[in-house]
Amino acid sequence: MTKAERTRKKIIEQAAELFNRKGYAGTSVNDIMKETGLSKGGLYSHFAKGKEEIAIAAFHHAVKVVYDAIGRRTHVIDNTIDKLKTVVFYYRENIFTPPVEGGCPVQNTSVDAGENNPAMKKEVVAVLNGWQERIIHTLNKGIERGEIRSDIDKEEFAVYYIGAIEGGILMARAHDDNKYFDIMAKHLLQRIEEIKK
Amino acid sequence: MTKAERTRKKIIEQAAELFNRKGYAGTSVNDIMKETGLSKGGLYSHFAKGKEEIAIAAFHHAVKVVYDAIGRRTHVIDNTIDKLKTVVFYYRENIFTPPVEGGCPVQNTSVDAGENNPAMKKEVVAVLNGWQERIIHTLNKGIERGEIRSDIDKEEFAVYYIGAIEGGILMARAHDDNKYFDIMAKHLLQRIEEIKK
Amino acid sequence: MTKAERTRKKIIEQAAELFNRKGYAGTSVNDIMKETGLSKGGLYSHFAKGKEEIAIAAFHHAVKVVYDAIGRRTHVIDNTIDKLKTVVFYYRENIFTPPVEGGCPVQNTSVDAGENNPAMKKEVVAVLNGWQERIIHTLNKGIERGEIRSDIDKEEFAVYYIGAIEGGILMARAHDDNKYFDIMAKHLLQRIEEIKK
Amino acid sequence: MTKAERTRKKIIEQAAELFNRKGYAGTSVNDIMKETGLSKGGLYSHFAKGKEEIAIAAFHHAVKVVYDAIGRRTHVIDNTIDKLKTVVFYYRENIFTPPVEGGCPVQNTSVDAGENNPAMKKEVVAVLNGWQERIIHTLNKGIERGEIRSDIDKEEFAVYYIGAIEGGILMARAHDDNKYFDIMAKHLLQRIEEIKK
DNA sequence: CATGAATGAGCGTTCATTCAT
DNA sequence: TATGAATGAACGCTCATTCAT
Repeated sequence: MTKAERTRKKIIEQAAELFNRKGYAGTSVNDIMKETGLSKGGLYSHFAKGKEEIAIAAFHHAVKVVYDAIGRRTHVIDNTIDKLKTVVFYYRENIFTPPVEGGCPVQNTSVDAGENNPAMKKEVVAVLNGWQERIIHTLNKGIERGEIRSDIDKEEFAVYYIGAIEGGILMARAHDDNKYFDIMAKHLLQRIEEIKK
Repeated sequence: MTKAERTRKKIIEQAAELFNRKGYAGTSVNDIMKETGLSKGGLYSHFAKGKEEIAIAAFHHAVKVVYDAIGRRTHVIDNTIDKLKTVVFYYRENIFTPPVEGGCPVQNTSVDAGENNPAMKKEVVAVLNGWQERIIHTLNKGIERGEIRSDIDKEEFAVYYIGAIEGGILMARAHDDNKYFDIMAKHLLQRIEEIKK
Repeated sequence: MTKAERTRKKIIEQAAELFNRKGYAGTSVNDIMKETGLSKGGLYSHFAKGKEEIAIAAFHHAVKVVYDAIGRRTHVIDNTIDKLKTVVFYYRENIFTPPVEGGCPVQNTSVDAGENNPAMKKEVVAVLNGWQERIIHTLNKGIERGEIRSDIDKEEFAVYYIGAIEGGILMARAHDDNKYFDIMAKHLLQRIEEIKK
Repeated sequence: MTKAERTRKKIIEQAAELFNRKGYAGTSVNDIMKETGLSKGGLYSHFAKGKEEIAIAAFHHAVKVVYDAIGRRTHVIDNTIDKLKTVVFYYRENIFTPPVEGGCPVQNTSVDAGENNPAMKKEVVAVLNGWQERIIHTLNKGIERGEIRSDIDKEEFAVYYIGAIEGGILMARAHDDNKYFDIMAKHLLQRIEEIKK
């Protein structure tokens, strides 16, 4: 990794937390400067298009960090049902200690972008679709392995899976209390049991 | 209603939509000026504490608007189960035509306030608690009326109810597609059936 | 005194302290409103020309308050030398407890008006001239009474008298320490002794 | 001197005159912009803390300018008595042509800061103390050189010296007439004569 | 007389961005 | 690449003043 790449990476990492905590409008280029220790020019020589470019890169980084953190937990799990449950457990344990401070980047960015930042919203949708496909892929593998019933509506399951987790995160973080996530998780775990072969 | 009250109401109504669409940091006092047609000073003569005071009043207004819209749909429903379902139907029908443009004020404000705006977050929690209590109240009435099983965990039901709706809104609005809400709704309606006596 | 006159007087009294403490630019019409409890319209119905008109009236009032306070101390003094000394004593005792909070209105307004507010400066000069004439008048009476030497330069004495006092006030209030005034006073009292017959 | 240092110096120099003429509250950042030709952001990139930081730097500069101007006059004077007199002559000659337009920065800032701006007042007191110490230092050297009586109260002399000058400036500038300073000067010069050995 | 809603210019400050060095 | 001086628009807010009531 060249020095430039390392600097760029550092910017992205630190900006990711800022944007995730404070939102797009609430995070200033100056905040990023202070956090990274770089100068105006330094920042702009890495991200010529400015704040929005950093924000998009930061979002992708944040998503990847979460993805990797979950991956480290699930890749040692063999059974598909357990894999699906483990992700729920992971969220339950990390609602207030997420790998990127500020909560779920998808949720935050989705709400933050709203109708104002279509570019960002596209990225969010892409990530959500990727997550969904990954769940469907997992289900397919589970079906192949005979661990999952083959008659289920996979897309429907995936959407419920994501929606229940995001709803749970929203509730728990709003209340600053994990029990709200637990309730969403309980129903989701039940639903996971239902698709077991 | 005095002229001052009318002006104040107009500010709140129009600010409510702005804040709900663009968030706190993304909405400027200038935006509110343009929307209301008032001057800077005019705004501040009604809200001496400035932007945050407007935002809090606007949030409460937005919540009330949603509350009233739902109330108009549910108050003609007699049966408790139907009442609970009707709210879900209402959301399903109005995901993209909410009474306050921008989506669910609770969701938006909760995510927007995050850890940065504790004053606002308190308001959000209070509204969420109020919603929860209202559901529990409905359940209690349903139990009295013999329409709802008396052995259910009412708080748990209420939290799931809200979480599923909010998760559904999040998903549907992110994807710009109602089918995502429908999936969350399907599970929620099933859960409602389960508590039927 | 009519109600209008009483209100006008109250405005002037309270504004006098504000202007004397915070200066012309540093005192806002809102400050005066808060202090008097009056509304915008109330203020402007008494002082149609606004802030500057209030400031001029307030300055004259402040000067009169000081004049009266000193008068109450000196009118019981018979001997001219004692009269002149008593004023010095009065200042020494009241450097930090002046009848109008903020110090000497002449000094404050003179410096504050500077070259920016010629209208106000004219008022200051008139007051200074009045003070000077009053001292000269006192000296003349003292000469008549055979208490003061008749060969003195009365104007010169008066100017030194005022200058020493103002210089003393400036030093003492800057340092928040009366000893600085005492030193100026010591020289002035010596000078007063010199003109004794 | 780097470009930044040059710009900073220019801001300070031009702001010094503005603050000295119009006071702290009476000088706007916009005034400084116009005077310096810089933009808002430009100003703030040199003085991140804003107006107050500029004002303090400007005050110190103004004091230094006066100090230097006096120094240029006095450093060629050998005899201590003459040195002390020369400063008085300098003031007499420059009451209306001071090195920083607006008069004596110590006097102006002291009155302007009053009780409202304690930070600024501290600076004023420090300068006054410095001036006093410098006079005492001069007296000590004069005593060593056998030009000054060794039994004088040096602090007392210094305070009277400064107080008489400041009182004189106040009077002369209020009246727009040098004769008022002359009278104060006459007494001060007499006092200087008294400490001659 | 008095109210207080309203104006619009101005306040000090921060913004995202540019560019000579 | 990286610096940081500089821009100028925009930020939230306060100002002195006006005027319909």
